[in-house]
Amino acid sequence: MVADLHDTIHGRLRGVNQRLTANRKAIIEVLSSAPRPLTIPEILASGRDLAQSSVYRNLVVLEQAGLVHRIVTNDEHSRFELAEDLTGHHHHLICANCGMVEDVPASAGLEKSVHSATAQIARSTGFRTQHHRVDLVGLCRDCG
Amino acid sequence: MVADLHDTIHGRLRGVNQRLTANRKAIIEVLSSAPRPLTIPEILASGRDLAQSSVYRNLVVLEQAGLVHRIVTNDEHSRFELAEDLTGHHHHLICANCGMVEDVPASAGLEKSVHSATAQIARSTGFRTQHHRVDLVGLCRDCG
DNA sequence: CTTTCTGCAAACGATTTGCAGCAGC
DNA sequence: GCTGCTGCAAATCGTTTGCAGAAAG
Repeated sequence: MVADLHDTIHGRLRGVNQRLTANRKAIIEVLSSAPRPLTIPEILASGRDLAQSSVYRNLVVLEQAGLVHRIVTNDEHSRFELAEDLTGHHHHLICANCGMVEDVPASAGLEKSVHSATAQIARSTGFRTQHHRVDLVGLCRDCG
Repeated sequence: MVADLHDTIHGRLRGVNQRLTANRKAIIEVLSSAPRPLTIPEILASGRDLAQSSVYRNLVVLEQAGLVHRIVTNDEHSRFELAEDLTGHHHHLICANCGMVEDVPASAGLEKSVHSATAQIARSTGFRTQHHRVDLVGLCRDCG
């Protein structure tokens, strides 16, 4: 984990009056070294000897601190990844067969279209968009 | 409920070897008369005297038949709506504060961008997209 | 030193399931 | 009439919570 990431984490936790603990560091490290969002069983299986309840509690805290983002799919477990401002904006490929979730970078053209659609919706409905989510659902290479 | 919708429902249920029952008709009617995806408590509260377990079971069947689509949010309950080929393609506005979900029609420009991004991803990753989901998360008029 | 976090185990609550009787076709 | 659906109540399982001791600041 690079130093400035460490500082960012510490700062954001302080921002919501939370401490930087060994467990929280460990969770962030596990997430930051994964190429895709992880479920809680996957985090528990990462060999860091974390208690299940602590992982659940800490993910709530990290989410409130804006460090971690929760992705809910039709799968049995929620998935977690580092917040986009730490990793870069991306979208998700979701396999309808095996539940796999993979990150893909957002293309500039698509982003532009989404933003103009967002602006249009704000005008017509008063909805104030904070962020968006684009998921492509289909079959991954293994299941296709 | 119009006649051809009724026939479509009957046909798709037959397609997965399922019967068209009074409960299933009732659920479809409730969903088709709502302007937004409904939770199971909302469906149960619709005054049609449905048993909770039957609603859960039938929504699974209707989803497999391709008649109903399940939306999972961070909210405590899943939400259900009629399949898009019965209602028209649309996206969702999700209120980060109160959990409300509202339908918005998909703009042509945005769709075009999503499709070209999809094609690009198929070429580079082998992922075969079946459909996509665009959610705008922010504050609804009431919570903003 | 004080406050917050941790781990354990028990509680919670949305969803699923077993079973006996009823309904679609 | 046979097969599959329904409703009830009990079971399941991901997630949350109470509590006493350990760690952050």
